[in-house]
Amino acid sequence: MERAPVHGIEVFLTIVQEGSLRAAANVLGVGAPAVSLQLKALEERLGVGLIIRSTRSIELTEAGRVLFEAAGPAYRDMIYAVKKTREVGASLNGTLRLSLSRGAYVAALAPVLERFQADNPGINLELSWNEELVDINREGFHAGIRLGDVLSPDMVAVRLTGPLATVFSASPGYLDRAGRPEHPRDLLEHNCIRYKLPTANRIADWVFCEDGQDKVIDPPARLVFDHVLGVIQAAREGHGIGWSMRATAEEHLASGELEAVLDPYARALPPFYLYYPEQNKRVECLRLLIDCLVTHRDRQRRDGPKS
Amino acid sequence: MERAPVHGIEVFLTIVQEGSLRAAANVLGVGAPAVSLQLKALEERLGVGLIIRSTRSIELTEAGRVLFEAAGPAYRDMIYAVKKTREVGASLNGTLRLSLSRGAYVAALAPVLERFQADNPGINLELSWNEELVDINREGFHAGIRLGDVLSPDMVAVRLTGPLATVFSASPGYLDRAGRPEHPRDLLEHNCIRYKLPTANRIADWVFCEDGQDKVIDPPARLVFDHVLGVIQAAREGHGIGWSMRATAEEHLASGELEAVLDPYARALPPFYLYYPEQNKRVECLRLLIDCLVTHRDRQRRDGPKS
DNA sequence: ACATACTATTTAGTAATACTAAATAATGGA
DNA sequence: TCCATTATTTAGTATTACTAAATAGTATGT
Repeated sequence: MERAPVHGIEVFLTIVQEGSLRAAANVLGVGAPAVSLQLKALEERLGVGLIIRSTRSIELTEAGRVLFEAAGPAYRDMIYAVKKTREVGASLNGTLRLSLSRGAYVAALAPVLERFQADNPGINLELSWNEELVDINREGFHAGIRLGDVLSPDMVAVRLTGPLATVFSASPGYLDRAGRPEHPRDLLEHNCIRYKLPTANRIADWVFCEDGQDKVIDPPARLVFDHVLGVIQAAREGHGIGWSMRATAEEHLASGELEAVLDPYARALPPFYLYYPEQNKRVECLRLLIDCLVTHRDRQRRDGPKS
Repeated sequence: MERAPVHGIEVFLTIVQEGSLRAAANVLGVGAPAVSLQLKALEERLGVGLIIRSTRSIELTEAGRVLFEAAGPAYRDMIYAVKKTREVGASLNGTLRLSLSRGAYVAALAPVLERFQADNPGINLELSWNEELVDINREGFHAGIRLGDVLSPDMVAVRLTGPLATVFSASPGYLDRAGRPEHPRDLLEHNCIRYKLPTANRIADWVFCEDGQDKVIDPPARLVFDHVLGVIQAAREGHGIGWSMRATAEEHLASGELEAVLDPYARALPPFYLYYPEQNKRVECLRLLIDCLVTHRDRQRRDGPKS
């Protein structure tokens, strides 16, 4: 790298400001010879003398004056830039931008939101609620929350929940009409309301669990949504059987609008994870959020797992 | 010096501008690992990630964007400052400011002035014509020309002339009236026109030479000037005997207005020197002037010493 | 999907640089 | 003149920067 052009200018500026090499050495926290040698090296690199020094005083040469007047303000600007950059990482104040799906919000973030906001009055949360898997960095997000099966391997991932229970469900009216499936293969004879991944642009596999093995089934996609709430909605309206996270359907199961079927075969989905690029690991706001989420996750497990 | 805060920023900025570590390495003239390590070290120092890098592309984190936007312009300013500073030393154009006495001008500079100006059309000369010995650097001069006996030891000195012949002289009318001294001690009985050093604020010794020895004499200072031309003027007007450089009085000696006395005792003064602070030794304009002056000095000696 | 071609990183070793302590030199003031 | 202070030189040491070689990761084309 052959010595950056600006190398040593800090020493020069400090000498001028302090008025002597010794004072500059004290300010910089080094011995006097270090300053002397650095200054000499700088003059050597620039090919011109900068400071006329006697043991009792210093004076700038013409070149020294030019450098001091031009580089001084620029150097201060750089110091300021560095300071601001540090603050991005160190600040306990600021805005944390997250990208997360509705399900992720409900299952992972919502339970701790109130406490987090109360504990961290300086941190604003900016939540982008979308189902697509976005490039969180390019879009200006600090982190995202997604299901574990869609994570990039180059992201740091923090598990936020246990595995997520799922449910096959339909309205009682539909089931009365079309019959209640006893085994997943019966689904092939049913109206199945499928979910299409918005980004991958393909219909999500239906996976069930039998004898401890995951098995894929592909019932006819008579009705497809790219949003989970659409699936639930259609199921409630009696259009067929949907497969969703249990938490998402829970309220309708409780009210009797939906009825669960095939429960022994309902496979758990991988947990939600918060993920972020390695380079954001020192953003203090993010660390605080993660602490909060993980604390909640661990308390959940102790008090009794929900999902 | 514990690593200047701005250290490594050049590497960071280059990476961002070039779009990859490898390209930055090429630009900086180092291997790829060097860049990688420097970037990592910078992130470590700032306590925050700056660039998210995969093998095919890079992206800035929020902190990286802050740093790039704030430090980029400041860094360019510093580069510019360094460039301007270099030019002070390297430029063959510009203004050279000299402090010199009238005698120095006549004896040392004037003979080469025309040639120097012709050879160096880019260099402007700014001459401060004063008898006082000024602090050339504090006053913004690059160099000065003075007699050898008043030089500070911390300046680089370049001899420009041989020893300077002096002359005791008076008007023929005065000498007819007061008599022609045969030996310096006769001066004690004469009106002597003395010279007072403007800076030192003391009357200059009269020194003569006898048997190879310098001897000081202190005739009554009936009439004192702080400018050599005053001494000459008064001598021409018949007010007494003056002591001056022979070159300064030459034209009046030739015209018969002045008549030399005590020539065997007239001591030569030390030569004129150009002097400048060590730190200006690389100012290219000054080197050119010195070359020109020294060339002339040596040609003078070969062709026949004048003084 | 697989190989290919690039790019980044790690590691270990080496070259270069920065710094210190101690001695020396220089300077302004009592 | 000496004293107090400051700068510089020198020699040695510690730190840092860099490279080469090996490894790992990723987008592109086939």
